[in-house]
Amino acid sequence: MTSTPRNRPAKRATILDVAAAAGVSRQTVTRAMNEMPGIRQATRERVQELARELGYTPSRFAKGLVQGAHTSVGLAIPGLTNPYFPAFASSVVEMATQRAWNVVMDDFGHGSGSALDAVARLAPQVDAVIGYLGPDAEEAQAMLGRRPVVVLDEPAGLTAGGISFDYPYAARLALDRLLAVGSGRIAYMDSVTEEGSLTARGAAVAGVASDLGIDLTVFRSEDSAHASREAVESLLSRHAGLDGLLVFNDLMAAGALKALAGSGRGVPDDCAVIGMDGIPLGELVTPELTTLSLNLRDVGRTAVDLLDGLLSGAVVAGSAEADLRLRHELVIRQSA
Amino acid sequence: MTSTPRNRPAKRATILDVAAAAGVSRQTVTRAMNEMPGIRQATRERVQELARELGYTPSRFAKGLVQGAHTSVGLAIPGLTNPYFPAFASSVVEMATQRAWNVVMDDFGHGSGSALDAVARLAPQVDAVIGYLGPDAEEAQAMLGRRPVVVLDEPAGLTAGGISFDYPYAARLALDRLLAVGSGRIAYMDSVTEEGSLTARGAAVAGVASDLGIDLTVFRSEDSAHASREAVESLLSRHAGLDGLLVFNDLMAAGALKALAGSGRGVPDDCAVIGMDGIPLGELVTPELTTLSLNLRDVGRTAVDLLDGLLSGAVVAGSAEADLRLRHELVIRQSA
DNA sequence: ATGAAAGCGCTAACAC
DNA sequence: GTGTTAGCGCTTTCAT
Repeated sequence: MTSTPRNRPAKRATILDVAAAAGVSRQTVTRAMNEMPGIRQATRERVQELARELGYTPSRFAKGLVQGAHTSVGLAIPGLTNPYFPAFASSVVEMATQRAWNVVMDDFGHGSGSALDAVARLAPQVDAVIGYLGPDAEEAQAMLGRRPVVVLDEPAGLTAGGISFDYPYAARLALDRLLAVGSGRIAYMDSVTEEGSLTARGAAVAGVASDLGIDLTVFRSEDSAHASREAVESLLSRHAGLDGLLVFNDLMAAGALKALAGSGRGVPDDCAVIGMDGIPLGELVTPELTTLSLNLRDVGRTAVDLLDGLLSGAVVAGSAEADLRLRHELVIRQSA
Repeated sequence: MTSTPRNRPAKRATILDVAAAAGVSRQTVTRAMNEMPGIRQATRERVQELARELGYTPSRFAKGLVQGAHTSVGLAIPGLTNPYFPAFASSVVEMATQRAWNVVMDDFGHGSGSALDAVARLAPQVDAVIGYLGPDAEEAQAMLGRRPVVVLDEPAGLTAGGISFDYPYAARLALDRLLAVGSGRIAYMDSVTEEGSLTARGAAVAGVASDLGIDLTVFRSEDSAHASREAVESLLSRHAGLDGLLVFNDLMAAGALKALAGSGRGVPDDCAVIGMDGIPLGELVTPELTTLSLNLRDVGRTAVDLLDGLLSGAVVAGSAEADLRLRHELVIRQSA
């Protein structure tokens, strides 16, 4: 067995190995690898060739240590299952890429626990975190110390920055629409929370409904199309006269559409339906979903811009400028 | 202005700053920060408190340099827009998290160029890459040197590992089904490629159709529901008698469903439709989509397991064990 | 065009 | 229980 000495390198080759092999100093290797001036073309090529043969890859740690490295941001989201989150993630990745940041993703949707676990995993790897952290946001900020956390769907509070949504405004838009298309017996389906209380969206909808003199039926479902479908089926058996439905998000609204169709009700004629989020899925279901739409690219851009400001010092953590609020837009399609 | 001296720290605090502030050695700081033994509780707390005040965060580079660091894998995917990719990404992230790996995501869907650009951005940051790299796979491997690349939907070739799909098998399943439900005039909608040739899926479908004596109509569309819808509308005007349609993926199939409904055709009665991928979207559209389904959690797990083997040396790069092939399963719902 | 020295911030190993 | 000494692998001076 006299084959190549290092088919499966036990230890990674270092710059010194390459330097030794080439019979030059390590600086020369650096110059060759990084396309720096002050080196003869022939030397450069010889070194590069040797580096390839040895399977040499500069250590990102050593490099980062000495150079101060590119910023890397952690993205913490509660699962990629609801299309909303990938859409958001996509825009964050896009914006981050433009700045030559890299994004480390952690999805705490599956068994992997809470938002806090995700942040704990991310903490040693990143310079900042953007995420849907819910009530864990402040503890996440504590975990990151001075490194900024930008929370979504939550006011900044003790975190460096926050982007929240104007739910009362959105609720008003939706409820007005439902009224306008003639709905009289309106229900709102909220997502379940750990504490059993209403979500921020739910609270806003309930508040506006009361202002409008609407006798709102509120019920809950897990955040999935399947669960939502069952919840609506069950609701329908109790409230047969339901003729207007506002739903926590579009994915759940899609499930609701299924339930309504299954019960023989026409949408929007027998019951109007409005979702929330504005994800592309809404255009693929039948009937197409009227929804409170968020421009997810804007949300992603806003988050990254805010983080950029925080990182550069242009925006002060916890200041009013760091606590943004975005609005939904009512996109009218077929379901209401 | 005699406020706190370091509201916006110009330079990050280092371990030495904390040590100096606490009047201890840096080793003691290390012990305090990392919950190591051999330190008095009081000292530990005092140091931690000081660290927090100074906003000290251990440099991940220095730490990585000295400790050999956790592996981090790059995930390169062509956009998060098609729900297929987030579903895949989600399972990769989940599996990676179980191994305490972290995943750096790069989405080259938007303006950010080709798969190769993504790999170039990832290269200095990661120990390996998993991705839908298409024809760029081998060049990506060259870019990474000895670090393994696992390509998806592509045989391994010159990359360390590959996971491909048995399209002839899948095509057979679908075409048999279409024949079984009585389709006689069958079309296949492929995705467009840069070279204008058929995709691997398209080639397999065409091959099997020819074996089966089917006179297959092949047409193309961009990979989006919208484009697909238009492509089908246009096809319908040319081939009014179409009664069976197999589609490149589920997202495009959803668009096809819209076109069919818009033309007044019933699915599956007037025209049966079969998609490919098995994403959850298929259950949300009307009628629910019959599809060639891939268990995406399996695909993700397989990719991560393979990478694990490659990284540990248990699997040899380029060997037969590193070139896996998975099969689709026909999930019969309503559309065919 | 190339090399030598210094040091980035941290932890492992061994003192004391 | 705490401090000291060595590096980890690289790039930045500053020589030569």
